[in-house]
Amino acid sequence: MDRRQRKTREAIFNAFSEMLSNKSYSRITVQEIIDKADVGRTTFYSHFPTKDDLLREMCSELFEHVFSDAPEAEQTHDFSMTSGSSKEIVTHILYHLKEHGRRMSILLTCESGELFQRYFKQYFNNLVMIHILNPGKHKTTVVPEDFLIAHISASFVNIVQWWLENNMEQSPELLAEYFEAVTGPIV
Amino acid sequence: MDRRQRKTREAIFNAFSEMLSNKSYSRITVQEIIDKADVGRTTFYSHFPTKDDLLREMCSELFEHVFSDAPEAEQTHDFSMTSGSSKEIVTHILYHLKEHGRRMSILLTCESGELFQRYFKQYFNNLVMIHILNPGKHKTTVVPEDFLIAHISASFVNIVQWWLENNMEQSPELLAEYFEAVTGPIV
DNA sequence: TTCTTAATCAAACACTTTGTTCTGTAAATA
DNA sequence: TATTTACAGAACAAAGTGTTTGATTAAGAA
Repeated sequence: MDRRQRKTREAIFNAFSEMLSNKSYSRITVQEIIDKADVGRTTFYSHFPTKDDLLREMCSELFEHVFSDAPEAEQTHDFSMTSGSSKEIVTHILYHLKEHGRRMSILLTCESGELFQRYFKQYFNNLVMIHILNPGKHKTTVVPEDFLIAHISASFVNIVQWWLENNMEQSPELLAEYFEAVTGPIV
Repeated sequence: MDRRQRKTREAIFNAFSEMLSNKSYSRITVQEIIDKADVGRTTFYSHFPTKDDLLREMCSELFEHVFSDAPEAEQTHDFSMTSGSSKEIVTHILYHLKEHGRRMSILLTCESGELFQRYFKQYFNNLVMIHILNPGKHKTTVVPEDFLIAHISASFVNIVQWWLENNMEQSPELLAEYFEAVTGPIV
């Protein structure tokens, strides 16, 4: 990728995420973004066809960092999941979230963050299926499995939102305990 | 309220909610709304200063119907909440939701429905505090109470969304059981 | 270094959307 | 009936969108 492209891309990302903390997504105009990022109008549209694409790509890039080196099931010693190891994974992700705290915070709490939340749940769904839910274990449960997955993902997004609203005062370990406290009895 | 006002208001509500099933909120223009509702431009703006106000007022009106005659704590015989009575309340609300299914479905699943979801949780938070959470009972729990309330509300919204995505095939009673299954062990 | 490619910029463009303001008309209520 | 009050229609400025043009300028390869 061309150095100029990277530079432009980053400038737009920075300008955009900064603006999201002050203004709602829908009220931010392309004009304002290119003014703050100091790039030409043509340049912006050559990078991102629409404003939605800009948000989408910014989310993707962020998630790749957050979920990238989450411990894989193959790498753990025991194949049968214990609550301890799924807690580890949650803690791990929460640490990554804290690293990218500012931008995450902006995206998760900003008005019109529903697109972001959708992507977030989507990414987390895989982890829930692989790591947290023990496949085959819950066949006999009263609730359908797809509902259970959706419930746990939504609970995770919710806990992160609550965390961000409290300025991330609690430690990732404590958060993971909260998460286990409300989802543990189910899985 | 003037008969003409009511008529105009309803016409706009109907046009708007119909359009939300086809188009995303952000892409719907005032021009399209007034064309479909067949009202003048001036009229629209005299009713709703912005498009956001339109959505907000439509939500409020809907919620008042859904949450209106939910059984009050004062009307129940026992003041100490049992899981049975909270289940009753949930079932009751779900029945109301099913009545208004079409419009609820549109609002909860449409893109840019985050405002709606926020209002929904807001309304439900009160019920959680009064009916579902037994005040004083959870002081010793490991999780903070405000987190618990947020978690339960989010779980309820989530269950309703899942329900709508499945075309409301399940009965309200079964849904209430699911809800109890995932939140019951906590409260 | 030099050459070639590709990204950027500035300006202007047609177009859509927004929200306001005007005046005349029709319907509600007292 | 008389008097409010809501509505319609049209025109309006202001702002935003997405595209086109041609000229610069920087990057990467020879």
